[in-house]
Amino acid sequence: MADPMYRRIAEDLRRQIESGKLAPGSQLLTELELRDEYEASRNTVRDAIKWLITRGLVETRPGQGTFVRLLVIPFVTTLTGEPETASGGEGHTYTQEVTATLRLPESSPPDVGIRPADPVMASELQVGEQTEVISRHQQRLIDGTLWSLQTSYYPMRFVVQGATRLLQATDIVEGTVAYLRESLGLEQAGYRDKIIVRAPDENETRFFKLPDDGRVSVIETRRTAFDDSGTPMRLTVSVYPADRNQFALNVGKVPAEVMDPQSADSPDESAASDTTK
Amino acid sequence: MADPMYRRIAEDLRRQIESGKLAPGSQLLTELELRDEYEASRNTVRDAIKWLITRGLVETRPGQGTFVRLLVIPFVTTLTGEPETASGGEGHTYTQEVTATLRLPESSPPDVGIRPADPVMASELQVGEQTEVISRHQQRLIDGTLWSLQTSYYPMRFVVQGATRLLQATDIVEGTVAYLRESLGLEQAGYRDKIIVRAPDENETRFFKLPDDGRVSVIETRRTAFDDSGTPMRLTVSVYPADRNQFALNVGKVPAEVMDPQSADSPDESAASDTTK
DNA sequence: AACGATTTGTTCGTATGTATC
DNA sequence: TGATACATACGAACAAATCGT
Repeated sequence: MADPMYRRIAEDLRRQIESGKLAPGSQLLTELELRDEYEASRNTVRDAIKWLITRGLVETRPGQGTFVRLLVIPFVTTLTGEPETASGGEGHTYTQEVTATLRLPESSPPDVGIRPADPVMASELQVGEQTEVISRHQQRLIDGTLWSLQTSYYPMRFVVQGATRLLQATDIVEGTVAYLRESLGLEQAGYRDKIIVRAPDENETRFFKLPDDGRVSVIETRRTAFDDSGTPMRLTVSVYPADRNQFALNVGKVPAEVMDPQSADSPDESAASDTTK
Repeated sequence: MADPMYRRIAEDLRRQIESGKLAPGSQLLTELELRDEYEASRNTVRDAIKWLITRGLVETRPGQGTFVRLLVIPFVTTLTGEPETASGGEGHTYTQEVTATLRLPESSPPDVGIRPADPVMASELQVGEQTEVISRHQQRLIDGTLWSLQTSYYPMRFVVQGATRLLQATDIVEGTVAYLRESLGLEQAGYRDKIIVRAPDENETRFFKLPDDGRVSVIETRRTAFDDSGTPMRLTVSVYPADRNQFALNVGKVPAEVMDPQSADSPDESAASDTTK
């Protein structure tokens, strides 16, 4: 009896949801009905619902009601190329991976521009802060919903050296890695990724249609690509909503992944967390 | 005047925090004082504070007050070994990496047991569900605070074949990768990592002392290691609180990382999110 | 197109509980 | 122990969104 009332109501509803008694997509009783059901005040019921919202179990729609959230099938992005393959070649893996999972990918036309380097860009590309760099921005959708935002930055010197298509707002179908090799003889020798989980900013919240309470975080990957001399030649910053994306990477000799539509997501309650057994 | 009052109060406080007018660690006015300050009710002020809490900007301490949160220096885990090195050898990289960044690492003694395989374990280790597997669980601390929980699972056949130390609750100092090579002649040829961001469960919330509102998510990595024949030999599930961990990976030929104590964390507001320029 | 019914969202006031110093 | 500060809970009123008539 230690737990506060709103908590007990929330736990009770959570049990009903996780047991399947309340199916995904189904509507909960209204706040007034729950008030009678639990003999609490409407505000207390609302506190319980807020608790469920923060945990991603339900969502409210003004004027309609409260609903059990549908679960989404996460999309997996593989961060490494084929292990035994020569380095590089991660250009057009996106559509490959997506179509392989029978889903419909789209990319917006690139949004190209020149902008001064912020601290992250300057540090990764090893240029001075405020130095102008080329930026190429794209949005990626799967099955019609927004999946990621991606911006690549290149040093300005590439354009001077002849890679003029970097500044054109058209897709470089063969991939910029191949384009830079053909146009400048620049070989991508490897890359370093940094993976960061953080709260979405306002743009991202709007763009991905995330709940505006900052509950869903985004995953930001920063890929710095290097040429053979170890000079950074590209920085690609990608932002993925954490509720519909997963990542994978292969190191060394790894067998092909077996397709199983499981081990996917939330009702996990397993694995490494058995601290208090 | 479109925004609700609690929102306007929250935004105002957010501005003060982000501009540095309210320094990290400093105390906000009390709810009663803020009520007078903004000429709202205490409940409305509390709604504003809740909004700031879910965004990780402030924290409340019962009996004390509301405080601007301190930012923590994230710890970076590199998921790949040295690129040009032969595969394998990721055994004791943990202490290496931590000490390299001048921080104090600790590992709890392993918590060893036998347990039936859950769906994830069964799928990754390619054993039947409910089959018994060996589990070795460890906690990792840095500078005295909890950084990660880790559990490795091995098929039972390894013990029968002679790797009996897997079942002893003592540290295998040379690393289990080396131990399995020495005792069974088993060579780890590669591994596959899956990276998932999800809400913490109750154990994890307690253990990492996370705010109990599920705002901070955890990063779960599942590493499946394979021998030369492509047979899975180990599954390691690690759970990291997302607010103090980052990940990195190197592919191909990559220069040594330059040490710069920047480009770290939250007040980012940069990069790929320029959707609405 | 307008209206009313329903449902969630916001705001207020108030009282009492619990944690900290 | 008392004072202070946040936490929980109740009741009430009106606003805003949605849907069917």
